[in-house]
Amino acid sequence: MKTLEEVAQRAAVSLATVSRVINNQPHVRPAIRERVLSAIRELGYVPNAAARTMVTRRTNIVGLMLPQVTWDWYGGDGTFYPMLLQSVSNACTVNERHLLLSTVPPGNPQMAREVLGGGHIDGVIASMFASADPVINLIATSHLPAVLIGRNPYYPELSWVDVDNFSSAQEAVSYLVRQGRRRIATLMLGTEGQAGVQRRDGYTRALLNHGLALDPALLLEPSRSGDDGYAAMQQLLDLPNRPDAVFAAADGMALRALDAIRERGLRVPEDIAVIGFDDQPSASRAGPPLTTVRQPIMEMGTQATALLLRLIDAPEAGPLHMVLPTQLVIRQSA
Amino acid sequence: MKTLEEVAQRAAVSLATVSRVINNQPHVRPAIRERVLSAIRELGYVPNAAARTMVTRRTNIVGLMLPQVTWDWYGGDGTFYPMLLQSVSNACTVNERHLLLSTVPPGNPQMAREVLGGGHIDGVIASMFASADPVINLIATSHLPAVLIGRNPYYPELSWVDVDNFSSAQEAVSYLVRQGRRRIATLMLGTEGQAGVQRRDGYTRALLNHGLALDPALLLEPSRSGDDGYAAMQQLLDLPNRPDAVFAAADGMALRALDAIRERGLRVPEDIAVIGFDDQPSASRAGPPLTTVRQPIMEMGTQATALLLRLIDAPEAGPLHMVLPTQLVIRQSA
DNA sequence: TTGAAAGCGCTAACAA
DNA sequence: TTGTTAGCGCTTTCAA
Repeated sequence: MKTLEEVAQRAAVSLATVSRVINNQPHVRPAIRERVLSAIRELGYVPNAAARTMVTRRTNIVGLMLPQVTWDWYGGDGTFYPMLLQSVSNACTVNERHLLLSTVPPGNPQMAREVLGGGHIDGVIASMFASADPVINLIATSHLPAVLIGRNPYYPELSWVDVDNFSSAQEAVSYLVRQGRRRIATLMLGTEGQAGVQRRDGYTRALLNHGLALDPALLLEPSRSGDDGYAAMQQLLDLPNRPDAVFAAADGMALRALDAIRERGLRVPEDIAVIGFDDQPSASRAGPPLTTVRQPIMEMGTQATALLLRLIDAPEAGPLHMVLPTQLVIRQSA
Repeated sequence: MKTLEEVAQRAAVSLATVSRVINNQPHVRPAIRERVLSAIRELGYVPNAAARTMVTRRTNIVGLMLPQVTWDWYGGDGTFYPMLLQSVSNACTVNERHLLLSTVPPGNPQMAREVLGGGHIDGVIASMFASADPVINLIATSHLPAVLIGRNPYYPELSWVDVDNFSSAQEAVSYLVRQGRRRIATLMLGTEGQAGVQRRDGYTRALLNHGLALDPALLLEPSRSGDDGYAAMQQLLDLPNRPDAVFAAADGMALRALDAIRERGLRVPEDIAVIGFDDQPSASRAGPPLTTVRQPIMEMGTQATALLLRLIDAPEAGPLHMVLPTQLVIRQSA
């Protein structure tokens, strides 16, 4: 690997001058600047990141912590993390930052601890299922600039980007009511995270608003992976008084519900209307195409990165919060 | 941030001793080791990565370069990169390495150049569409330990992990012939990469083996993104002498082909048999469930990481090559 | 406008 | 077994 010194020698100047040229600092005569630039080009010199970091305390690396990349997300596409990752990666490239990705295995935050404490990164973006995930605590105590995807009730000092899950769910369920539905079930997310809590509460609030009865038999919480949504829908269909609509808090569950309904020979939306959440790619190709709440996933990643870069430059400006709009995409399932 | 020196002070020993403890070196009295360990724990000390890297010339970071994470891969799931990423990430965690992810925008390899030249990483895994992608050249000239996903005809000095695309395609098409198909079309991948070339050649070889005619009208190359596979299938159906089987080199294309066939009121597999490639999650949920060639994507990521770690420890051991087995998964579309 | 030199936190060679 | 010390490659005063 080439060093500053070799460049300096070749250009017949001092280390300091080469450093100035590299960092686009003033006070270098144009002729000399040119000479240095040529030397750099000829040598194929690239500054050593570690050495730079030692003195500047900057890495130009953004950390991203996820439970995983791929996921059998409620039996659906599981495109949430890939899209988030893609958008954060894009934003990093645009802003000339590198991206250090940590998928944190449950119960083993050792690598995460090292990333957070070892000066690897200038700041971190994290998206975890549970509000109480130990990784969030590590982040909070690291005092690194940080932005969460999804608000967190336990760490008000942390910045976040989120959608309004409460209102979005409320809007979706209200839409069902306006379509004449009176017995509306919900397939819930786990409530370890705020998304699950707020979508459930939005559902409840919509029923309350319209004076509809709250039937606990109509609230089901399928497990996150696998085709549990299918079994849950069957359970709903087996009810003596089956629902005429379902609000599924994830597209995967909605798709599995569609399967279960179709198998019973029931029609969607005539017999049962179905609404999903996320608008994953497969939603529009479902039979029938799924009405769903679209989350601006890519935008969340982009904005999270933007907030983080602001925090890195001005930590005292935090905590920063941003709520991005969702959109009810009406197709044919409701 | 805490430093070695603070730990040394607190434990009342020298820097060297603390360093020895951290790096699990011998020649430290157990009692002293304990004292140092306590100091580390009490201080919450984590070694500074940049400082370590400066002297050891090791980063413990693996680079991964991809065109992107999400992709509308021939109108399909596009789970290839997310799965690859997941498996590499897992393997890194298991081997106590961090992962630096670079999605390289077409025509802008600047960040990649910096990663490769700046001492950011100990080695790199890359998966590009085109064998002649400039990034591959950057990698080859960086002299960093590197492993490609997919063999490369231009850089024999590079290590790779791959499947046998030629034989896999040949096997799939031979299966169609054994099922009595005589007029077999193929929806090809782009041929800028070896996967596309070899799947096409395997298709051709199977026809040759069975003495079947090669009809250029039966070779179509849909574009990588979007629903082009749908239009391609329509084109095949419009042929005066339409095919009785289709070998699609990507599941996405196969799925779109299924759509086009269904719309014409034709039956699969009775009228036209369809085979895909990849076995993406949606393949098994298609109507009818797709017969396809399963690629061990996660295994490729795992093995690529393993090879890379070997190369990092012993660069002269390379180039290393590994061919992983595929499997023809027979479902109902053929 | 340029250069000399200190020092970032750590490891490793060498001395004790 | 433990400690002292010389750098690793760079940026950043400070002096010239």
